[in-house]
Amino acid sequence: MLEPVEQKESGSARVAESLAMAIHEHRLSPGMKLSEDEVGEIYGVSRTVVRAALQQLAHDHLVELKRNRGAFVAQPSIKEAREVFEARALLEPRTARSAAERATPEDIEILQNHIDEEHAALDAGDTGRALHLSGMFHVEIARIADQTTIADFIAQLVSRSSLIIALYWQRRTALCESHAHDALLKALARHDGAAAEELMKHHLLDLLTSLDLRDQPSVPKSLKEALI
Amino acid sequence: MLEPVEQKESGSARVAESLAMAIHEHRLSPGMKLSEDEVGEIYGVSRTVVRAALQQLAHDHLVELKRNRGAFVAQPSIKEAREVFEARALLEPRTARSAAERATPEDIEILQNHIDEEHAALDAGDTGRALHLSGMFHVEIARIADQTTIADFIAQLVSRSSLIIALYWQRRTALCESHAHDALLKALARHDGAAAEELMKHHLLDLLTSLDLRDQPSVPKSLKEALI
DNA sequence: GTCCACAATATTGTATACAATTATAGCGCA
DNA sequence: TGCGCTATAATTGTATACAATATTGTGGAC
Repeated sequence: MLEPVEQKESGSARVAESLAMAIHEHRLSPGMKLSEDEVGEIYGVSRTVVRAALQQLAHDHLVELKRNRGAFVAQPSIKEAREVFEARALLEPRTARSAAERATPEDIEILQNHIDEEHAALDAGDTGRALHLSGMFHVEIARIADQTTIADFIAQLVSRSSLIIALYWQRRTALCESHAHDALLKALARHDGAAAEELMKHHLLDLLTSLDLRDQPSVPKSLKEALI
Repeated sequence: MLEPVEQKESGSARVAESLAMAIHEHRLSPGMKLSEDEVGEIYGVSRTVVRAALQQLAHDHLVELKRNRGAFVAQPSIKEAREVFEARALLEPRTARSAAERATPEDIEILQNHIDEEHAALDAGDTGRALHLSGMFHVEIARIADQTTIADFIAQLVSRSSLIIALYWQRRTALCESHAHDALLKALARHDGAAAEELMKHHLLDLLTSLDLRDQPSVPKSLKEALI
């Protein structure tokens, strides 16, 4: 009985994961209300487990809980958007350097797959999924660096970045990301830590400057179809 | 009706805060079981709110939830201990620099009060409270830097550091911290960002090297008296 | 026609009840 | 005596019921 114990994930974890995915892929828009009854009915669980899921998402700043008013998909402010990218700027470049020093051929292959899937999703017109995969690329790098704690932080920041992009992305800059990821992958593959750190730093700056952090946003929409 | 709305904190928030404080002050030891019934009876609330509190603490890595087995005060591994301090090393020095550039006289006064309280707690022999205040000093610096997101991360890392100290602190090094905090405060007061960054960096290194991260620990104990 | 007060409705916050899983103790057997 | 099995007890996972709060709709006064 020495198997890895595989914690069969609880109902709330499943609901939280599904809602998070929907937010990452922009099927749930910032500001949308997540009624406990409604969500519970969709997933066929009671409000108890929905509440647990919503609390978990609230802790990740993906939803905002307003007392006696309910849960809403978070709408990061401009200040919060800047803060998220400041935090990423502190964490990710150095982590990319560590990843470059440790990356195995298997790691490189996994990252290459991520990029390929991302391109495929883009070609299929599924920009939501492409965005999600693009974020996963960053998280995977932290995992390669063997820094679980930092990886958790980056995962949260990437999630929040997804909401920030939903709110502040200016459409004119197209899909410049992919190439940045390609260059990063190459630096990782040749264990060039300095280059990886520098590339990541500029990649994050590019991302930040591609946002329009001047005016204020909004726009909810309907719920059930977004979750199917 | 433009008052700041003061969200009267929910029951679970109160329980979580109290439990977190008990952990910070080392009144709850790593590995101790937190039975839902028992905790609920202590605070006079139902298991529903206890569960919410425990989930929140689990998300901060202060307690570990084992499926169908209950909640336990977390026992960070040696690897996790190193990771926590690596993350702090990435976040805190730069944040201290920002804080030095922004600190107002009021901020300095608040920090000075923290230090004074910390010394008072030490003189009163309340090392648990002293340790908690020592951690709050770090969080306060992030708040001064006006980086809420990073401050949240640092708060979590400081919490986890408290558990790490409970497990791996080697008693022979006494209370070297206080002076480091004094020096930091002086750098902040004269807006010397470079010095603040350097001092924080070395302070964290000192902290890390004062730990014994070689062998493995344990030891639970009773619960109710720890919470009064 | 607009605004305010109050009632009706809906939603969340909490407690309790039941089901599922795990831990424990007792018993039989080698 | 020691090991393993079973039955019991204890604890957590989930669902439901009730209480508290916020939102919405209605009616009336100005």
